[in-house]
Amino acid sequence: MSVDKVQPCYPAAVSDLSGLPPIPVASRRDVVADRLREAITSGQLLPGQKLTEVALAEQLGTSRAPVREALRQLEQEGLVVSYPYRGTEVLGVSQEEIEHVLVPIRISLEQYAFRKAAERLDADSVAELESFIAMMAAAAAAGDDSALADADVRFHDAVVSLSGQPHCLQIWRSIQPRVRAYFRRDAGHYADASVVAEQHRRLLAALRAGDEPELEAEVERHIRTHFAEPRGGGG
Amino acid sequence: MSVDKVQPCYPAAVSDLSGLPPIPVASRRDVVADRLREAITSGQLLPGQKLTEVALAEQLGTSRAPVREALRQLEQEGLVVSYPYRGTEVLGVSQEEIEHVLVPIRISLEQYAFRKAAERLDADSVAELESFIAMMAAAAAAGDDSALADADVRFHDAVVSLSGQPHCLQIWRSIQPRVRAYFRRDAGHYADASVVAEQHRRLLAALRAGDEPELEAEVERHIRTHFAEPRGGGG
DNA sequence: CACTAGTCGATTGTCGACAATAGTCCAAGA
DNA sequence: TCTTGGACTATTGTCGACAATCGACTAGTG
Repeated sequence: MSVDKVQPCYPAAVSDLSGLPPIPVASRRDVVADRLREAITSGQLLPGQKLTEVALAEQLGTSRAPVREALRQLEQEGLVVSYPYRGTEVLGVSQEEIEHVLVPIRISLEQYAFRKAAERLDADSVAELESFIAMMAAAAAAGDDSALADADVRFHDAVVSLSGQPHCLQIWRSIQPRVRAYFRRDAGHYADASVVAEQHRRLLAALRAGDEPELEAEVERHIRTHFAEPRGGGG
Repeated sequence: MSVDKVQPCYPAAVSDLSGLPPIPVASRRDVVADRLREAITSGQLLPGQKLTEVALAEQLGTSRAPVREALRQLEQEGLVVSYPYRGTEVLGVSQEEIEHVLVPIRISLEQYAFRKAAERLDADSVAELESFIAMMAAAAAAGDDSALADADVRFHDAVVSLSGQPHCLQIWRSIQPRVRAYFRRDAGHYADASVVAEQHRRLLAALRAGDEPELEAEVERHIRTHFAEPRGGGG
């Protein structure tokens, strides 16, 4: 009985994720989650890719404990799925679920969040949102789609945070990465990067005006323009 | 410096959860999660209640590892919230978030899930759903609101599972416990327990008929009757 | 040749101990 | 008296080792 010819039970696993600075102790769970999320939303890890805890732990220079917690976090965000005693793999999203599940939920959540945020908007928040819009403009000018998507996400995240509704925020944060992962898988993330900043200026204007029907309409229009076609945007 | 008079840094923590049979090894995470979820949705643990890992581990007769994982799971379901190095507490839901966030999402999810489930419905599934309806009738006759709510949840869970849409199911399962926890906090869970089984018979009939507009209307009507008033049902 | 039971390797699940952190209390000094 | 700095405690975060489980492979049996 030759040991050499024995095939491994499970396929190869895990592309290389190392090569970044070492992770400081005591915040490893979050850093691991961030790196894995980035690897998935950027397309470095594709759906079906097997992830094993030991391999990830070695590549990231930690023990299995933070990796396990990070995988649980990503499972919550719908980016991976794990089977007891058998491992974890990257989960894809179908175009149909994007269209019929995730985008409608995002619209519903953000309509409510924008309404609540409008009630609590203050000068500091406006300044923060304007800074994200400036980032978008800069990223679009530089042709940096990744930075553009980051600023896009941070703008929406800031608004939902501002709404002060904990469940709304928690659910939004579990929905958004899936949408981003889906659209990032295609090459060009934004059909027209130059208009993104302007669209968000309109959103901010509607937020400041505070007219509820108009605000809701603007939010829905914004999200639908982003996600109507198979290739929209990341945030 | 007397040690006796030193006050604990954090308030007392954790009502008693023990008193059930010991947990078999190798599925502890899930059992712990189930017990905690039950304690929260039944109102045994109230919002603001502090939960510490060691106390829970001792009461449930395990180590901290499964407790940690269970708490992460409950955090995903929005039942608890945890702060780094400071602990975990039971999270409440406002009536406003129930009305504007959770119920709309449930309607959207279930409308889609019922449509997809109608396409895949077979004899076995129908039999399973009918068995849940029988449980509802029996529970209502026995005046057992808890069993009624269980059967209610299992009916809907079975339909969403049958839809075969992984993200839809995952999100539904993270939404549903919050709704149940909210409504269970009041005394009477169902305004009129006797009609629940009949309502689900109508849902199943619509599912079998498979007419999409009528099915969607029935689903929305069903959920709204349940959750329109501050005291509706659990599933 | 099909079938069943047993073995083996890969992987996750669990445990106990230690490290790191945040908030509290107290004492010393202005 | 008010402030400020330093211990102290409760708690979570991380680690390495071991146990349990699953699927695949193998050998034996009809």
